Amino acid sequence: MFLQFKREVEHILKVALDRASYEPRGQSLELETGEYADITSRIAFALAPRYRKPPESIAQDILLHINEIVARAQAQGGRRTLISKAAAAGPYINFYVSDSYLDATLRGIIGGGAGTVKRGDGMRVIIEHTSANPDGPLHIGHLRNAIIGDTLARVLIHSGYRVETQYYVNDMGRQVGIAVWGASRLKLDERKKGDHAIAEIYIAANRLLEADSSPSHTYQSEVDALMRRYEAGDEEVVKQYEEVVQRCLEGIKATLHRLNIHHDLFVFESRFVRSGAVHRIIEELRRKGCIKTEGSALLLHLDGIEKELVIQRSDGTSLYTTRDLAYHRWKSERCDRMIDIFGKDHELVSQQLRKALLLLGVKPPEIVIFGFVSLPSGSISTRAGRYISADELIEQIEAKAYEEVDKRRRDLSEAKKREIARKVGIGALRYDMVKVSPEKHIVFRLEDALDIEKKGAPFIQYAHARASSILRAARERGINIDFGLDTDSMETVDVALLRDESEVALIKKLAIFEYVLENASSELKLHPVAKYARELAEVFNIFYKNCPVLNAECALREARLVLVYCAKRVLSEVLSVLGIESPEEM
RNA sequence: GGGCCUGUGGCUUAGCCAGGAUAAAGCACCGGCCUUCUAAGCCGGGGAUCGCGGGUUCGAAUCCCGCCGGGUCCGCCA
Repeated sequence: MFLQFKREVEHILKVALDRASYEPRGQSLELETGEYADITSRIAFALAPRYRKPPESIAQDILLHINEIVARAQAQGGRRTLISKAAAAGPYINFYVSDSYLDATLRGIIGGGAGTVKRGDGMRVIIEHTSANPDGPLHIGHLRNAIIGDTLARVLIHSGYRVETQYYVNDMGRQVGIAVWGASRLKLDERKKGDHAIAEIYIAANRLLEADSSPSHTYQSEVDALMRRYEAGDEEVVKQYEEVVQRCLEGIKATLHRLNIHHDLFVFESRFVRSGAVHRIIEELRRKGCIKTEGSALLLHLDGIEKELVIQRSDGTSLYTTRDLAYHRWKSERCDRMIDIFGKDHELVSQQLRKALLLLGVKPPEIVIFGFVSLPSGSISTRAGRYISADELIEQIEAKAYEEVDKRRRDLSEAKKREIARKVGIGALRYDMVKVSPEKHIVFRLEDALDIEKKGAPFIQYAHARASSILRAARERGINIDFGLDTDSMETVDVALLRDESEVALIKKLAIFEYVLENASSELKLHPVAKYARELAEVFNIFYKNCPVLNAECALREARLVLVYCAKRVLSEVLSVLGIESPEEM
């Protein structure tokens, strides 16, 4: 309901400015939400220098007209205004919501859901995320990528976009080449989860390569040969590769599945080489005259970037960046918006990618860059075996969550406790990853992650469990609470009874969910969503403390049950946007 | 050396792009609240020269310049 209120404020403000003969240059009405009012406009500040008047007096001028418009709208009754009043506080013009705003918020949630913004309007988006090399298990760095990407996908789906998530599989890189080479001469541990088994071989293979002191670098050339044969499509080698890559990917998929993350499509980069797409890109660039040769290698000069970008090796084989160009062109033909999630180390590469795509006449992707995740002992390295695998982390965090559940709920069955621990543990992990700005560099401390944060996901899930428990108890007493299924039952409920301070605060918080989502989908920022979820839980907990539901007298009890129902619904909706499950009890 | 990111209470952060009402939260710390729907909760308290120095402005955590600290990238790797 907030977006409608905001539109109304914008409209009235524009009319009032016009009548007061002020012209807001540019379109900004300087609206903001804050602690002082439901919406505040700072337009008077912006107008002051131009009209050579103190902002306070400008605010008064505008306010006069606003009051007139609001009063007329209120008198007309019919379609009631969502604004109750406007007031000036010095230079600020404050707008406050009306009772019908509060009531309409609840009816809106019962009728259709709180956060269904139609902004996306069916536009197709492809989000590429995770895309870890299939040479070992995911570690916490990949996790940040995967969780940001998946959450972004959920935000956009909720905002009305048609989203496809893709995992770009780098099956032609040296890393995978080394893993495949390793698999051909070392014994693979069949009992281990696929990704961990491959990592073992990958690490061992790297050791062999490092230790190879033969003057001809025998091992190195074996790997090179393998890579050339793969690029050429040598059947036997392709089979070898497939075995290694698939085994690893199965393990990775299993890990992602535990985090409620899935990809719609896995795209192998090798397809772009074999289909000739990479070749066509190179030819196109050559025709455009942007290519330089150095020996038999091909280099591409990009404006503003000093270094030339190598797009083909001297031996004629392709490089990551070139394959990525082909991949992005392919993607761009299949969607309206392309979003990539990259770590900071890919920043330069992504700029090169962007410029090269523009050269080819392809619309470049929107790129979300996230900062590094390092360990207290230093940076993560799969090759050196210096990483905390995602599996290990999930295992530990679930065990820790189990301890917490067990401490509080001795009464529950073992299976129930396990289930709650899983939801709480995964929730804590996901919340942790999206609650800070992506560009922030984070040092991952396992102890901190295990110290399940009080005001993180479990806090929000707890509020949901409390709401659920009230509704459960109501149902047990034979009270009808299926407001959503049975909208008629709403007719008899007087939601106007909900005017306690903490009730109003809760309703207002419910109303801005759509606004939070809209911002998230346009800015591609997630931490405000995490913050909103926490605040919603907070106002619910205050309501819970101050307003007894089941013991309230009849009509008020009905109204409060509606509010609890709505709160539970939005809590579970925002948690689902964050990819976090909503336990019925905990 | 050059590019990009970052520096806000003891710790972790929000606010910075589009400058404005007493700098906002969480953790930790101190004190209070379970005879009413789960205390993973609620209420209260202390604690910040917003890295440093200049500048622009009626007004700067926010914009500009310089410096300092931390990170990262600059491969015929991905």
